[in-house]
Amino acid sequence: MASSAQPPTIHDVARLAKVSTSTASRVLGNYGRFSEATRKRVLDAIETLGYRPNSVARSMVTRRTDTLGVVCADISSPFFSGVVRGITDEARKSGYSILLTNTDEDVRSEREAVNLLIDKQVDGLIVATADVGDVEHLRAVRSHGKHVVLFDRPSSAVGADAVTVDDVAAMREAVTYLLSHGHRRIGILTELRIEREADWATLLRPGLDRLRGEINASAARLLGYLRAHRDAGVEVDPSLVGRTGGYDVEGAAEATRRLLASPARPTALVTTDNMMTLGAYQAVRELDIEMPRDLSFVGFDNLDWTTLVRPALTVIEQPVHEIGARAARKLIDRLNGDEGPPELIELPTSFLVRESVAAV
Amino acid sequence: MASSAQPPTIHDVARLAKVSTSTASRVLGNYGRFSEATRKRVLDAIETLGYRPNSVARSMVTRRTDTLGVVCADISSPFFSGVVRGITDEARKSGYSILLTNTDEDVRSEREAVNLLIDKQVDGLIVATADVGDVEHLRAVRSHGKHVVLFDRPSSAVGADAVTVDDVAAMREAVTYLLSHGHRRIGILTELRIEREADWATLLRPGLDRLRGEINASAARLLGYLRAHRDAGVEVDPSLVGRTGGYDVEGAAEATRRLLASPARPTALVTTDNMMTLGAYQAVRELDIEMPRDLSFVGFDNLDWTTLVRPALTVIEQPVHEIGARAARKLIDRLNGDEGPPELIELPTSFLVRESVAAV
DNA sequence: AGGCCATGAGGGAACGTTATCGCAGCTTGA
DNA sequence: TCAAGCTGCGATAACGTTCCCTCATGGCCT
Repeated sequence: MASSAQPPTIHDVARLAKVSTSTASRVLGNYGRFSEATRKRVLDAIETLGYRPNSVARSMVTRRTDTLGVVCADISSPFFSGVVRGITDEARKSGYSILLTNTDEDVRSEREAVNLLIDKQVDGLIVATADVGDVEHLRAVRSHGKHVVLFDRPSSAVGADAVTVDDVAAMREAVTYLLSHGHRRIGILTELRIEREADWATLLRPGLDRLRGEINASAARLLGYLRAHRDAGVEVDPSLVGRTGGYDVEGAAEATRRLLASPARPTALVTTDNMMTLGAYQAVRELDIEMPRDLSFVGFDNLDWTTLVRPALTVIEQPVHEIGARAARKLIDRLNGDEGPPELIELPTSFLVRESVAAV
Repeated sequence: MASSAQPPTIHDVARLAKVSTSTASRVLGNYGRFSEATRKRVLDAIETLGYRPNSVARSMVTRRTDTLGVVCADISSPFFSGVVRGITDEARKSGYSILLTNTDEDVRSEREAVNLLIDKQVDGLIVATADVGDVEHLRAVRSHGKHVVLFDRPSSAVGADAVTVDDVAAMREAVTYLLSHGHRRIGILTELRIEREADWATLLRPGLDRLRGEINASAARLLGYLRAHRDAGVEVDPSLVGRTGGYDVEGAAEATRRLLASPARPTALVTTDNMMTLGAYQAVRELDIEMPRDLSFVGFDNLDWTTLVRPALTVIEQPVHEIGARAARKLIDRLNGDEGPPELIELPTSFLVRESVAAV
């Protein structure tokens, strides 16, 4: 085992086929001219040597690696793993591989990851940036001519394509649904990690409209929540906004407990992503609140357990796999010369009505 | 945007610093000799040019890519995404990146994936092989001196390290628990995709012992089930083995329905992985069977929803993240020259008793 | 004062490809 | 019969690194 013989190179092939490396390369790449006879000789040599071209060497000269860099927060989350699956499926169709990195929503890790991927000469980047307001590193990548596609968190500052769902509309629909069921105190669980967004009340100020692409997905979802209230003419009690420090389940559970312990506790709860959904639901479970009688619940992301619990959860579904597939597709199109201004691809969400919402 | 200027090379750095590329390379790599003055000049040049070494070119000469290839069935499954997270975490610590591929449990895809990764010159491979009996391609990789670490499905035929859990013991413990609660008709949900394993009764034959490393994880788990019965002197009714064609949730649900529709239906159900757990639980839910009164249930994998449903599910937990981390660690150790025969790392499982099992 | 050695730095080959260019030798047509 | 074109192939220069070797310089010891 572990025979130390180096694998055959194209020179070995050429020697065996009694041609020059140029000729061998030509039949391999199927370009230029060569006779049928030499083609066969080269192919035979390849066969008998078990020759496989060295992609690294090839990349040196072609200046492409046929590899896409993916930067996500945490591959073990159902959202990201679903998206990444979509990315790999689409990428593979076009002969691209995936180099994967996690950031845990940390901008510094993200910068490191991006640098690493660029150093490895990936042909393009697909990234869910940790902070749409801190994207200088992504702008830099773009300005060097590398293509970037964002997902989940579009940021117009990057000047890159992005694929997301219409977060505002999705959440607005859900909250409107809740409001139409008579709920007036609707709690929302959201992670506003970014300091400048923590003061979410200011989101209300600038028209509540037109600031897409400047805020993170969770802030956009909160915005949808606010707009639904505004549309219905219902005042929002700031204490109903359960803000968690970071993207973690325990934080969401904790915030939910606080929300539900308040004297004027909400009659309905809505969450802004899969972590929040899980944490919030856990907390509700612990408290032994009967759902939907004593509390209505709308989750974010159609996680597979949401149909398993009783009552089954009404949720906002994102087309997870498709988000990834479309992002990869767009990136590859760009690599193939697709020009034009950055495109914002907004995929539709589905509001799946199940059993966790009741009229108050 | 998209300035077409090529990024600076080490030659540019050398020119600006007024040294030779050799010298520039030396300070970059911090080897050989150079004066403090030139060190500073080179570093300054790097700084002002924003030079970043091209990993591809470096790989050409160093013959390493600092990249590990990962071959799994489906990154979107909670098991694999958890393992891959463990892999990336550990790999990153040592400066390795991850090239990710999915096989959907298809041996042909697996071969393609392995070839691709080898062509891309990954330093080593971490793979959950689709079929422990069809591993010629992995043997070949090993025999060319590339290191491979298997996970979830060890196969002694590969001659590679492997990290798994003790599937037999894990399942034996669970089933013994069920038996001790008086259950005599315990259904098991398992995917025996591989034809030669479909005739599982033959697993009983060869001693029921000593064939670790020759069978897939699910077969090993079935084996644990059989051994527990043998230990307790309880005969196994072959009709209690719910075999699904492939690794899919719907197949598991279907098999569960069949099992539960039988006149002499099982009083307990045990599953062999997360897909089976989900599918089986779905079917049980649909049938509105009261758990654990009318049916006891032991799931495989501590999925986060298993504590959310009522009753909470008693499960066999695998240390998912650690499986990945240990696999990566072992591979990196090998790359660092760790010699010795292939090691089989068996991580402990935990049997988490919750509320889904009752005495009959 | 002369020889030696340590120090610092440059030259250049190599890694395995791709692809441009030029050049024989042959065919073709006027 | 000879120019022109075409066909098939080889030489060779990249691509951006690393690192081995060689060499000049200067200081120190005897």
